[in-house]
Amino acid sequence: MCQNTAVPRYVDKDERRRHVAAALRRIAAREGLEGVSIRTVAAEAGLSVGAVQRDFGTKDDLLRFALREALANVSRRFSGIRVGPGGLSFAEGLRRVLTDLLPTDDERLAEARVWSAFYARAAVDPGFADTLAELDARARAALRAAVGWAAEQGELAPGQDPDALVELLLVLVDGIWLSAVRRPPGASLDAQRAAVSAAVAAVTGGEGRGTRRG
Amino acid sequence: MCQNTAVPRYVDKDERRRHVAAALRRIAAREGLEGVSIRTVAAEAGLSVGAVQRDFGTKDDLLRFALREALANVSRRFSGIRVGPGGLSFAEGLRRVLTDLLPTDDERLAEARVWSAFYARAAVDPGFADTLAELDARARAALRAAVGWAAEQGELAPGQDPDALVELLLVLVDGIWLSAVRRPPGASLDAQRAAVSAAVAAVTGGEGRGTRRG
DNA sequence: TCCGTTTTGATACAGTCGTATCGATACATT
DNA sequence: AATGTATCGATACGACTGTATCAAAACGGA
Repeated sequence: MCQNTAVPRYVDKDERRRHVAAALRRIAAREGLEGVSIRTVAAEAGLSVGAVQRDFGTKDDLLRFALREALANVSRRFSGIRVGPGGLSFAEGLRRVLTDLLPTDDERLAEARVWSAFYARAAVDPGFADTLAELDARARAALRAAVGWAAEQGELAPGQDPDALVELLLVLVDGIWLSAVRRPPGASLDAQRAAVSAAVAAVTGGEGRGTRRG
Repeated sequence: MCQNTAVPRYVDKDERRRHVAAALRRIAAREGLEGVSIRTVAAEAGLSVGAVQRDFGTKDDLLRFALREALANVSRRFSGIRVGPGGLSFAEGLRRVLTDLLPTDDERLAEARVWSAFYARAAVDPGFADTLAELDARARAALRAAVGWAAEQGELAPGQDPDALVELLLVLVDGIWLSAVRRPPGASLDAQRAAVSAAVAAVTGGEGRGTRRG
C-alpha cells in the first residue's frame, strides 16, 4: 500500500517525456523543425496525439524540453573533458571539445542539425532566445574557468585578453558545430579537422608553449 | 511598335522578383522562415497571391531566390574590402569583414536572422545545401587568396597551415555572423567586438607582426 | 468486486498551408 | 475599333496545423 505515491501510475512520465523528445529530435534531424508537429512526433514515438498533448501541454513546451534535453546530452559528453589541475591542458581540452562536436557519426550530425534548427528559432522567438542565453551563460562560465587557468599556466598566446578569448571560444564552438550543417553528405571531415587544429594553434599560439603536463 | 520586345510588359519582372524577395526577407527576419508563406509574402509585398505565384512557380523557387539575393547583398558589401597588394593588410581586412557582420543595425541583424533560417533549412534540404555549398566555395576561394597573400607577407602566426587557416576563417565568419542571433536584444556589442579582436589577434599572432602597410 | 480516478486514443474544430483554376482586365497588335 | 494574348486578383481544393473535447478503457483503493 502506498509504496510510492510520487511515482506516476502506469509508466514513468519523465521517461516518456524523454522518449517523446528523442522522437522530436529524430524528426528535426531528418526534416528540420518544419517537419515537427504534434502528430508526426506522436507517430514517431509510437504514441497517440492525446498522449503527447497530455505530457506537454503545448507544442512550445515540447520544443523547449527537447532543446534542453538535446543540449544536456552534449554537455554530458563535455563533462568528461576536464581542463585544469589534475586534468587536461587547455590546448588538449579545447581540441577535444571542438573535435567532439564534429559530425563523426549520425548522432552528432543529428545533434548539429537540431542545434541549427533551434538556433534559427531562437532568432525570432524570445522564449527560445532566453533558453539559449541561459545555456550560453553556463558555457561562458565553464570557458572562463578554463581560460583563466590556461592564462595562469602561460598556455595562451601572448597579448590575449582572457574575456575576449572566452567570447571567441563561444563563437568557435558555434561555428565548428554548425559547420556540420554545410558539409556535403559524402565529404570527408578533413577540412573540419583542419579548422579545429588551426583554431587550437591560433588560440594557444602554436604548438605547446606554457607548462606541459602528463 | 516593338520598341523593346525583351522587356516585360507592364512592370520590370526582375525588379518585382527582388521586391518580393525583400518582402520575404523582412518576414524571415521578423518571424523566421516559419512565418513565410505565399500569402504572407504577397501581403508584405503588397501583391496578390497569384502575382507571387506567377513570378516564382513554387515556394522553393522563391526561397532559393531570396537566399541568393540575401547573400549577394552581403558579398556586395565585402567586395569593397580588398586585401592584398595596394589594399588592406590581412589583419585589417579580416577585422573589417568580421566587424561588418556584427548586428550594428537592424539591417544586419535581419541578415543574420535570415542567414540562420536558411542555414537550418539547408541542414535538411539538399537543394538548399547545394546552393550553400556553391556560395561556400566562392567564399573559400576569396579567403584562400587573402591567406596566401598574408602568408607571403609574413602576416600570419608561425606554424599555421594556410589551408587549415582558410577553413578556420570560414568557421569564424559563420560563428561571428550567427552570434547575432543569440545576443539578447538590448545587450551591447562589446562581447562580439571582443571576439572579433581576439580572432584577429589569434590568427595573425598578436598585434602586427609582418610587414606593415599604409 | 465495485467505485472513482486517470489515462487513453479518436475525433472535432477552426485555421493556414501550397497550389490550381478561372473569369475579368489591360495591353499590343492589326 | 476589334481581336488576341498576357496578366491580374479571387477563389476553390485537399491536406495539414495546434488544440479541445469526450466516450471508453485501465487501473488503485475499498
